[in-house]
Amino acid sequence: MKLSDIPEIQSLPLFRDVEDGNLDVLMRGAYVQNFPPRIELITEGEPSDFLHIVIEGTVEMFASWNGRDTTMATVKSLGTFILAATIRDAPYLMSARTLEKSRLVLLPSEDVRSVFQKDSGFAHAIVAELAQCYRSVIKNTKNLKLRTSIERLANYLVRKQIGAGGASSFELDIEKRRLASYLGMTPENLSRAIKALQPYGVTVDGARVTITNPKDLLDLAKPTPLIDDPAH
Amino acid sequence: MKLSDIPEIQSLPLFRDVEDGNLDVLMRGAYVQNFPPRIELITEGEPSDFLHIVIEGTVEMFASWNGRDTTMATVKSLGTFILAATIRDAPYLMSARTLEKSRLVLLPSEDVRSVFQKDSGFAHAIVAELAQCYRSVIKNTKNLKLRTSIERLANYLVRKQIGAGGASSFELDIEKRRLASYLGMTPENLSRAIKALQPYGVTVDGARVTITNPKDLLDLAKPTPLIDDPAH
DNA sequence: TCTAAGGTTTGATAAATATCAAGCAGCAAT
DNA sequence: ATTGCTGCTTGATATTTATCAAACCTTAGA
Repeated sequence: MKLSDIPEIQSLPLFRDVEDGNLDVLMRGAYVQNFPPRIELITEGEPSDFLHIVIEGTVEMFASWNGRDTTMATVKSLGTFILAATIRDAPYLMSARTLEKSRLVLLPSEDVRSVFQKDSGFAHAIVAELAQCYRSVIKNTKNLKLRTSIERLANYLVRKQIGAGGASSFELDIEKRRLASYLGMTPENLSRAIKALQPYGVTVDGARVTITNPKDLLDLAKPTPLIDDPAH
Repeated sequence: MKLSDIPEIQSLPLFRDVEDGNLDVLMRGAYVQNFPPRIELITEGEPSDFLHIVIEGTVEMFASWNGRDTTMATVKSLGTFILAATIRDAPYLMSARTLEKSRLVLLPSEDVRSVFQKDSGFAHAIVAELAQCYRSVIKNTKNLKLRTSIERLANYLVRKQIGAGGASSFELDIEKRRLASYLGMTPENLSRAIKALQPYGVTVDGARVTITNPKDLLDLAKPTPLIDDPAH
């Protein structure tokens, strides 16, 4: 399968301004692959051979140390990962696994670096993307260090509700134990944190979240674009 | 005062490959300024008017939310900050204050962006720098989420000892309360964590750290380049 | 339909971390 | 030397978070 079969790729901000010839270079070396669920795609510490783009499905980024591990992020359709490692030709800092059946595009890191060297449109797009990623991780650090687990959960739900178009009811799109790990708590404590939000008008039944009193929740969550707005 | 008076600037990785003419553009708009201690240089949320470079002194990056605040990083001589905000023309995510008498170079963000647009050497250097910064913050997140406070302290000390050339005794270069905040704990708990490291051969007297049994400390800290090596 | 497996929830308990209050030590200005 | 300021440390206590064990759901497959 060819990259040209996937028009979405070329319309990604990362590739939109790449010259046609250089896009061909990237496309020639690219693989499109389907993976079953729960496959470990990359392992932290390994050399970064490919830039990954998720076409379909869900990929979990996670990291481990001394027998513990933690969910760092989940990447969904048309998200990319391992850009920084690819650019620096450095080892992966995180591992990645599919959570469901997923389709990915793999761009050989060497091709990415060589096009990056000669294509200024690509270089500029990479700068924009990296700056955005950097800011996201900074926001995440602020979230972790400045908020309690209940406040993190409250803000997560507020943000998800915005993502659901403001609907008072929506579905969580990841398992609770992964959400717990992402938010820096145990699954048990996520359960308790959900209970603790009941007085603020939050009900959770399975994966379905219902927010009956957004005002109370907001009052607790105190979201700020400087932590909670991914686009900011 | 002119940028040309500060030859160190031009030899920074960020500016080394900038064309001479473009370097002139950056230099013409640049300010060099001296600040007394405890001056707030920038405030989170404000538009990013300048890229900052520390020539002399120490600057603390910190962030606040809901009456709490936390130290995000300290920047010393020839470090830069606010690159990502400058590039994206987005508001600062962190505030900065001088900790001691400091001298900074301020490059107007507009100049930085305009040279970035036309100078591919500069663009490439920015990509390298941003990728490095991104990876640093990811490592910091892993440190926070995967380790207890004592483990974070142990690894901090191991890393500082390496920075001191492996000497068995060295000085902390930031106040303990800021170190505590940086490591994600209270000053009180830093005191207790230091005590908890005594059985591992660590003694702290004022700012002076002495490591009598590096092997025991390493055994506890279990450092890995994927978290602890800034260059990795 | 039944079963097994894995995720989730609950309760009891333990560990980690924060808070509060007091005392101590270093240091700069007088 | 004395004063006052600030940061550091210590002890007591409270809060937050994690761990462990068990029960409960849900769901995929036999």
